[in-house]
Amino acid sequence: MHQGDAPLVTKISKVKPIKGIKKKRQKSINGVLIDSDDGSRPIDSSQKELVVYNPGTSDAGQASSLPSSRAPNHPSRVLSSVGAFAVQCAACFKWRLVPTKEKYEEIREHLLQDPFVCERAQEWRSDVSCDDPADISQDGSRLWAIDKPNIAQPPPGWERILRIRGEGSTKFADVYYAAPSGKMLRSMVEVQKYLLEHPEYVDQGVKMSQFSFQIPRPLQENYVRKRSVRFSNACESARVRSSRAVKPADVNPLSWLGPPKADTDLQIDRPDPPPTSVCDPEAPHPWQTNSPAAESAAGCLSSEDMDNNNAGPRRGPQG
DNA sequence: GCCACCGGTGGC
DNA sequence: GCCACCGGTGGC
Repeated sequence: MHQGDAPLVTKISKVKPIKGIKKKRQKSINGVLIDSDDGSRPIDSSQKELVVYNPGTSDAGQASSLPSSRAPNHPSRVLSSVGAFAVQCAACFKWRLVPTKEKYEEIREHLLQDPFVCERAQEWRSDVSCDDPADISQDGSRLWAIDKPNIAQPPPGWERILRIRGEGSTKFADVYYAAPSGKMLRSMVEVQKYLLEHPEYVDQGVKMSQFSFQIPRPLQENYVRKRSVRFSNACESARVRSSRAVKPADVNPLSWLGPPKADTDLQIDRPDPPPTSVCDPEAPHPWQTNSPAAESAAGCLSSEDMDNNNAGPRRGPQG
């Protein structure tokens, strides 16, 4: 691919059931981090990636600022699905753990225009460089997922929450935005409605373009169940062909990230135009193409425990 | 009753 | 086939 392009990777840890937590929910947090090779090579020829980070895991550093409004009396009812955040150096392809979700989001926001290199990790780790060993490798002990680059950071006081679903679900993950009030929003439509009902946020500068419900793709093949085909036994074969997990060769640069469809009708704001100039316009697009690419991603599961993340926001989507 | 999670589906 | 959206529901 092209230097300067970079997919993100989300690494999710498997979560062990925790007493007192709803069984049903634990299931979907079973992250499992997987990956495709030893991590010494880029997922794609010149990609750096981001992995996700769990504040509870020691190797990933400290969780930082989560709105306190969100930690409240909800003792670990909600677990974070993300195990750690990491980004792959565009120069040496080594993985660097990113200490906080906020830093991760900051890097991700401009990843295409501003590719990550090890030196940047000096922001949180002195003297680190490409000469140092990777912080983490794709050793099969975790579930890895390719995140999308150039997703705007959430507005101040808001939180973007990624929840990984259990293996075999019809969908890999869900994104929610938690408003400062704790209200959970699960689509652009809901965000728009909320902003219309709370113009104060618009006054504060909150824009629709600061929201993205794009979810990462799992590196593990078949993590996501194919939509069943009714009235036909094509179902099984469809399954075998697999859900489209991201594979190494699939991780092509994202040349642009279009606005969510729902945004088109929104009045409040329009996303900025995609940064098309950054990448080779002819480059395939991992998140949006169906390029058949390599089928080789290995899928090792692990059962790495993790702590609760910040107890997520409490309310969500109204049904 | 609440709400986190899951599945279905329509539009593309 | 993918994905945004949202309704249903089971565990609490």
